[in-house]
Parts: sequence; structure tokens; C-alpha cells
Amino acid sequence: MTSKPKLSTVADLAGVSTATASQVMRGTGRISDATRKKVLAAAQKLHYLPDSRAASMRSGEKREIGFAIHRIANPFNAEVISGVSDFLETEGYLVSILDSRDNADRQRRNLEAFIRSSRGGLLWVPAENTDERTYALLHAHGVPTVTFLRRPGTGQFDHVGIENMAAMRTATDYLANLGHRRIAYFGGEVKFGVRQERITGYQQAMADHGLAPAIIWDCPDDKGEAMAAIRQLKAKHPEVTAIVCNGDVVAIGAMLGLQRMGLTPGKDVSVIGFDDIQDAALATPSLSTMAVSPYQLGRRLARVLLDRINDPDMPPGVALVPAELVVRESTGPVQQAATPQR
Amino acid sequence: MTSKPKLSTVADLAGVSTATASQVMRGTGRISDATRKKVLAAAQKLHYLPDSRAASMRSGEKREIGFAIHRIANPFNAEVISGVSDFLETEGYLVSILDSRDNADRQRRNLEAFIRSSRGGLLWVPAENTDERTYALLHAHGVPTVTFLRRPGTGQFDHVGIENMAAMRTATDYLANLGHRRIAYFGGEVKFGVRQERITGYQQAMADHGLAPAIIWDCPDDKGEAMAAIRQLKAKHPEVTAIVCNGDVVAIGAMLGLQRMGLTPGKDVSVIGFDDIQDAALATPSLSTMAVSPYQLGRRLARVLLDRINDPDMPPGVALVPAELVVRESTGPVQQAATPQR
DNA sequence: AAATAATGGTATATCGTTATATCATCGGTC
DNA sequence: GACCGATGATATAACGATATACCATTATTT
Repeated sequence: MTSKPKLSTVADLAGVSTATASQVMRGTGRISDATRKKVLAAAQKLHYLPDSRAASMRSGEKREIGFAIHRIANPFNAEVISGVSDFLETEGYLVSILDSRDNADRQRRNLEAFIRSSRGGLLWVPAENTDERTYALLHAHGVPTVTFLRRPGTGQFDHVGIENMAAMRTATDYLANLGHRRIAYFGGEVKFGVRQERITGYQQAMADHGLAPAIIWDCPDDKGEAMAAIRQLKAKHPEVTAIVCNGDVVAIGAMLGLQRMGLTPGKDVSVIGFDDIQDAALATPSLSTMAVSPYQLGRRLARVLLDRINDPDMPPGVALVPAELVVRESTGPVQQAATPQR
Repeated sequence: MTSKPKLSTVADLAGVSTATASQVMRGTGRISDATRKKVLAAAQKLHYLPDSRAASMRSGEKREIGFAIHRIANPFNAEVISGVSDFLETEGYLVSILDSRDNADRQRRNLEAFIRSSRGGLLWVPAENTDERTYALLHAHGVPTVTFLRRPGTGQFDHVGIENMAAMRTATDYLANLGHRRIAYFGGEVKFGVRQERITGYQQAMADHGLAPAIIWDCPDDKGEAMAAIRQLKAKHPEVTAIVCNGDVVAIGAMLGLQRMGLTPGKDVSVIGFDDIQDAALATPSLSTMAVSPYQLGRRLARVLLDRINDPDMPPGVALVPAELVVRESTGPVQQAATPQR
């Protein structure tokens, strides 16, 4: 292992001052062609790269942004990350990802280390149970921040999200129009606004159609857990003929669980998901879902952050993108035999 | 947006010098209880966090490591990342992830930015087509580096990997003992040693059983692509009754493709995967596979990096962990009707 | 030829910390 | 009362880059 080359090493090798070497590296100032070549050759030879800690301290330039997310394992999120990186990399930024696994303590440690390292901006899906102190922390340090998916009540940051309420209203409406009367809401995490928004949309549609009571069933965002949970839901509420799900992952888990109970999704029970991950189209039966394009969402998110970085004083804004109903095989008209009619 | 608090802000508010404030923050030196409290109160009030760029420049302490990986979207990798983070976080490190999406250019940009930011160490799954210059770059900067899964030929870094050859030999052997004669190798990327090792294991087992010729079929590591590719494989080689796959993702894709062709995995065609991702057990039929524990692998990986950081001069080492055969429903004895016997 | 402008390069202060040396002050000792 | 060792705090020089001001040379103008 060699030791790290620095600017003075390059300058010495090229026989110039560090000031000159620095100007060559950055292509600024008035430097003759001859010395420029000498310096570049030396830099090449030593594999020299300027230390961005020192550079950013002096110049204030920060071309690195962080994406603090609750679960990188989720394929939807992975797609979002692709969109974000593609956009920001063309602008010369490095994107590094911090995974909180939805743990508020881990998130806090991550964000503190992030702030200490003084990077250019933050994209953030707040973890469950994020407390006020964490918001205050980011605010106190003036970090350009855009929240994503989950919107803190404080409203002090830019936000990019999904039109959850409208989407769930559409999904529920669609199922009701197919003749379903007992429609349950399945999956999701308790604490955050996203799920509340979706549930509200579901409830509004239920009310519109005069359907009561609403059935809401918790379940972590995991395929295996959903398989087990759907059994309990069906045991407690055998009359349910349709299920709107908080996400595709739990929806697919629910379909698997139903199949193991001898029920056919799309015939005996209709299931609709949210997100449109790759597996939704590949599942058997294929999953109807409320689709959003994670890749495009990622690009949008990146653009909002750049705008914020370039203009730190504009008031925070909110961008909501719509979700679109995609009908596949997992939903269908209500079966006569399944629900006893009165 | 407030502006970032610095040490001098804290010191002023507490009425002491920056030297004193610094010592309080780090708990070193001789400081009276009274001033300690004053400084801590000021720091608290301002949400002060020391700038790690300045701190690490002066002290040389770097408590941040990078994980440069080829695909975060892969659930196996996501589990590895969890293992890595859990281990390193207890040691006070921040883990940030760089996703190359197996693109050598993107990887180079990522690694250059990484080096410029002078962090403590690097975990690295080299992208396809990584060139010598990239290895030289890391070496020239003396970055403590551990490669993972894919091992560069140069052998200059520590490495943690899987016993690919032995595992594939086991898998192929198992299928041959079930009576299969035409066994194909399916999936994987072309360039890297991992796949070559696995193919070698497959070929050795084929030779041991006097089975020829070997059939090797390329396919990107994607479920949808695998569904399509398996059709072509079966069209070209209808006599194949068993398929060893380069990974669970393509194996599951292959099963889906076979099912759409009216074939039943485990009866008409046996399929065996590699990795044991969550979906392997949840698939229908459930997938037999060569299992490795990604979480444990991650912890191991982290430990090797810490050892390297603590002792930069020890010669590079290699750790290979075994994979274990897990038999589920996707494999079974060869069917009489399926292969014409001579 | 003297004044001015353009060119190519360097000295130096600075960014926000930490490590080291240094400096008062005070109580205790002989 | 002069000396000593603790004690508690500070002044200052790094770390590796960049921005600015500045200084020599040449080249150009009149």
C-alpha cells in the first residue's frame, strides 16, 4: 500500500508551486501550456486526486449528496435510487445511500454522521418514530433537504410524494364498482402519514358507496409476514371478497397466503396492490395495482433537490405525483356464492 | 434555514476558547466541571456537531466506510449490507453505499469521489469490466480495501467470497444422483470469476458422472429476462431435464417461464438455485438451492475490513464460506417419459 | 524610450478542527 | 517566603486544499 499523494507531492514532482498545481488541476488562472502538461503528467503518474475535505472546506463546493432511506431492500426504492443517481450524476454529484431499516436510532446516528461530513444535500424518507429533535437538527445545520414519500407534519422541507388519497379512492372505487361490498384494507406501517392518507382515500370511497364498516388490518411490509397475516384476516372476516393493499409486496404475500388456503385471487378474492414493482406483473395471477413510476419519481426528486441547493431561500414546496390504475388478473367481479346476499 | 454552527460559535456562547470547547466535546484534557457544563449546554442549544472533514484532516481519524456494490436491488446484497452495517455501527462507523449498477464508468466515478473524500475503508464488489487502472488507483491511495464475491486476478486485496466450485459440484452431483443426464447451466454474467468458478464445479461434476456435453446458457440476473431466456434454452435443448442456476433470481424466473410453457418444476424439469433469498422458500413450487447466509457473510466481511484497518501491513488474505444444499420442491427424480432412454 | 498592459507564476491567508506547548493561578511543603 | 506540583484554561501550528493579492517578466502602445 502506497501512501496517499497530495498536491505538494505533485507540485514537487512537476517543479512548480502548489498554487500553480492547484490551478492546473482546476483549469483556472493563467498557466502556460508547458507547465500545464508537466503538472498533469505528474498528477497522472501519482494517481493524484484532490482531497475533497480540504477542497470543500476552503471553497464551499460540495458535490456529494446523501439519500437516507428506510429500506433499500424494497425493490421500489431501489428503482427510485436509480432515477436519483442517473440524474444527479450527470450534474457531477456522488450519491451515497444510508439505510435506516426504519429504526429511528440508527437513522439519527446516520444523519448525525452525515451532517458532520458536510455534504451538499439530503434526500430523506424519514424512519418511523422520527422525533422533533431530528427535524430540528437538520434545520439548525441548514442542510438542503427534500423529504420523500413520508411527509413530516412540520412542513419545513421540500417534499415529493404520491397522491395517496386519490389513488386509494380510485382503487377502492374500482372494486366497489365490480360489485364488492366487503372490502378490507391490508398492510402497512402504523405511524406515518402515507398510510393514513391511503386509508382516508379508502374510507372515503367506502362511504361514497355506502359500505361499512371499514376493515383495517396491520401487517409489516414483508412477503412472508403478509402470508401469515392474511390467514388471520380471513379467519376473523370470512365475508371479505376484496382487499386493497398498502403495497405490492404485501399484496403478493397476501395472494400466496390465499392460494395456500385454496382460494384463487381474482376469482374468490380480489386483491389490488400499490407501486407496480416488477414482481406485480410476473406474479401468478398477475397483480392489479396502482402504478407509479419509481424511476421517474427518482428523477423528479433529484431535480427538486438541485433547485433547493441552487436557491436555498425559496419557501418549501410540495410535489405530488399521481398513481394510475393498472388492471391485471388479481381483480374481478364479485362471485355470487362468495358473499351471502341479503 | 439557520446556518451551520461551528466550534467557535459554541466557544463564544460558553465564554471560553475554542481549544477548551474542543476538549470538552471530546472528553479529553483537564477541564473543570463548571466549564464542562457551560460548554455542553451551549453545544446542545446550537445543535452543534463537529465538522468531520476538519476533524479527520487534523486527527487522521476516519470513521466512515464505503460499500461499493454492483446492484443494491438484489435482495441477497441488501441482506449482506444489513450484516455489514450492524457490525460496523457497533464500532462507531457510518456505512454508505455506492451503487455501480455493474457499470465500470459509473464505478470509476464513484470510487474517485470516494477516494477524494478520504474515508476509512472500502468494501467492494468490482463491477464487470473493471480495468487495471481502477485497481491501481485504490492501491496508490492506500485505501484499506476488501473485495467481496468477485475476486480480481491481481490478488492485492483481502477477499471474502463463497466456495463456488464446491457448491456447484454439490448441486450438480445431487441432480445426477437423482437420475438426470441432461443438465444445463443457466444464467449469470459473462466476465467474472464467480461464474467461471461455478461453471467449473458444474463441469467437474458432469465429467465425474460421465455426462456430456455441458450446456451453458447466458442470461442477465433478472427475473423477467430469465423467463424469456429459459424458453430459448428449452427450444434449443428439449432433452434437458435439470437446470442448475447461477442464482435464485434467474432460477425463479426460469420456473415461471417453465410454468408458462406448461411444465412443472420439480416434476418435468428440476431447477436448483443459488443464494437462498427469501423468495426461494416462498415460490411455488419452493426452490431447492445452495444456501449461504448473506447476513453472516456481511458480518464476516465487516470484520475482515476492521482487521485490515487496524493492521494495514499484514499480507492480504482470502476467506471462503461454504454453501449448503437445501432441498425443496423444485427438484426431484427424473421422469421416465421426459427423456428418451437409449 | 517611457508608460502601460498582458502573461505566467508564487506567497500567503483561510476553511474548522485537533494536538502540543505554554501560561497563569492556587494550595501545599519545607 | 521561596519553591513545587497540580489544576484549568489558552495560544498556536498543523491538516490539504483554494482564493486572493501580488510580483516578476515580456509584449504593446504612443
